[in-house]
Amino acid sequence: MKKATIKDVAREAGVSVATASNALNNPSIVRPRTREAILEAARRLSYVPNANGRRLRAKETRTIGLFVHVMLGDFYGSLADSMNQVCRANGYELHICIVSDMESIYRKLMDHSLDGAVIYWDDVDEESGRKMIACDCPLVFLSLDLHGPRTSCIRFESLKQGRMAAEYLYGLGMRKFLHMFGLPGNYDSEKRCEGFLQVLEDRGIPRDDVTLLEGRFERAVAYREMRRYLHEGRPLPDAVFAANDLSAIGCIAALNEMGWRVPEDVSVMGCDDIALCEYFTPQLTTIRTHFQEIGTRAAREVLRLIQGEPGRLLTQDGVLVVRKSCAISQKKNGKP
Amino acid sequence: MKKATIKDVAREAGVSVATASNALNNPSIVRPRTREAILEAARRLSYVPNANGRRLRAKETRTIGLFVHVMLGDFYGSLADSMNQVCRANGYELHICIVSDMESIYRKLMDHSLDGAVIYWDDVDEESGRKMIACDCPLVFLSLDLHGPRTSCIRFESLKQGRMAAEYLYGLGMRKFLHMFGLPGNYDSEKRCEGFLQVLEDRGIPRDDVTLLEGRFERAVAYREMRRYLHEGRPLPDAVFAANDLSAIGCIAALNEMGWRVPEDVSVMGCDDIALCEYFTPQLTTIRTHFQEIGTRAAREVLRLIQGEPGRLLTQDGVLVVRKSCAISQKKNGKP
DNA sequence: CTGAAAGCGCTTACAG
DNA sequence: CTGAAAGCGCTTACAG
Repeated sequence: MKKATIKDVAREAGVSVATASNALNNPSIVRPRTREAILEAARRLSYVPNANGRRLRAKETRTIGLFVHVMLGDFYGSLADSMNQVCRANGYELHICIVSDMESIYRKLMDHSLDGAVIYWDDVDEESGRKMIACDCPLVFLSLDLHGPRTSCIRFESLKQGRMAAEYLYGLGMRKFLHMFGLPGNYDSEKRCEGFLQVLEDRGIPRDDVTLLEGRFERAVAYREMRRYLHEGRPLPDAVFAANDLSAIGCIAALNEMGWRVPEDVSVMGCDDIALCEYFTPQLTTIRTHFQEIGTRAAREVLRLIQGEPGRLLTQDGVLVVRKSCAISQKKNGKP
Repeated sequence: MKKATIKDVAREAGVSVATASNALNNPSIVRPRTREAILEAARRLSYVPNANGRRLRAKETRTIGLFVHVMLGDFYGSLADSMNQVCRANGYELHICIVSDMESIYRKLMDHSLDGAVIYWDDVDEESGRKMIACDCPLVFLSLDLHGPRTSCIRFESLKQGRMAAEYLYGLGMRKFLHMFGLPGNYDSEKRCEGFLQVLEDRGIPRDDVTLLEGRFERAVAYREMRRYLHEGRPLPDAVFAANDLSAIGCIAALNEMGWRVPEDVSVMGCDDIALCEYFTPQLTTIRTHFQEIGTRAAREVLRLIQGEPGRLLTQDGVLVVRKSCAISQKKNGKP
């Protein structure tokens, strides 16, 4: 069966298309009796407006984009769900785009499909950043340092988070560290690492007593790296700080496999506070980055920019959540 | 700066819009020299076609929709990522829509935004199903029993999976069972439960020796239900079969909290085989449902329907993955 | 091989 | 309050 157009509705109701359109979008300006007749006709014909016609003419899509390179993982799922809630509540649709290159983002930003977008993307080079900002589509970058008149960014306080981790572990008496680094070039990775090292340096820990491995934020990679490290017979650290919870879990799996207990033999700490932390054994000590809130804030921020407000920089604080995966160092307690 | 339209490109290249359009979409029918001039003009003007104009006219969007009610969780993330891969590889975009009611799906199916869609939705009532099928937009339902001329469905073999779980646990010597049920009305929940009970009945297990709790596929709910059950002083089962891995993990958390060891005191088995199973302690015995493949198959199936092929029913097999969370029953070994 | 023209379905001034 | 008309940007027969 052919789908009804507004022309069909107008004919069915015996009015012009202009009036039909007004009855549907601007009900207050059409006489109640006429309006009812039109609405009734629309119902009878199962009329649903053609979104392409509407968008082409109205130059507005009431759609917000979310660009990510992958959807698997608590972080992305939360981000999408929370953004979606804010969008719906404000009469916008969320359009999630999983893309693998910046050119695709750029084209989508240019093709009039979106009124605004949130972009979560590692290492946007300067030229691409400029191009995207020049689209003059309201933009919110996550975890990146780009802003402009119609562009905001929201950053995790990753430097602080790294510092918090180091301070906590040092306070527990730890002196030999391993940091399961995230992804090179990733803003949060670099900052977490930088903050972590800063504090240890201030406390006088020799640089040789801090090992860096690259876990790429992935459980499997962290597991493999940790396993290789232990297999090489390198010294067991007092404490491990992983760039995210998933890689902390990978570390623990490798440690357990080699017969080490967490936290009795080694303390391990994550970052993010995904739901699993509480259910994992041992319950994971971590830094809660409130990543669920990022989606809410990001969506509100795009809406704000669409409203014409200027771009700005926002930050998202973290907080230490102490559970069971770190213990007071035996060494501090007097034992060797 | 104003975005260039095809008119601008045509003027810049000194040709008509028809020729400009052809150079862009149908390069072979325009003379190489002309084509080059047009492409060059498009480049100079940073021309990106207006998707709304194109879709309105061409009556084709090259976009496939995925409808889900939530994105958080390994299942949805995998589904989206794998569908996305297939879509991109075939020149389609994936448009993920997180929606909370079937009316939103229906409207989206009707508004000409999509060439086809995959719908993962619990308990679609008959009327809604009919309405959606009548949109005559190629549709693939996941985990549901709807099909038609342009509608396919892919189902997990959930009945078989429930049977496999029961057979395995019974074979281990288990005689008292607890099933952490999923979601009432959900096809897979009902079938897993049905299959599980079928086998136990065949083996002569009295119905009173099988407890059912409702975990709603959620870790937190399963944890709470299991905890309540144990707190009420009800008897510890020999084995727990949970409707998914997440709720199995919730069960284990509750059991551990009450001092019971898995698998020494109770065996626990999940379903799905999410990545975590391998890293969890104890490593989770489960039924691998190959849920990652569902996305790939679903995307291919929509593409097939768009090509004009008829709708059909597909199924996805499961396979037992034995890890560490189930052990041979002590009772079978002769101890009481 | 190229261009003039029609038209996809809609909204939006504007005239009455 | 209602309708005739223009036009958003594009593609697609069709004529030349």
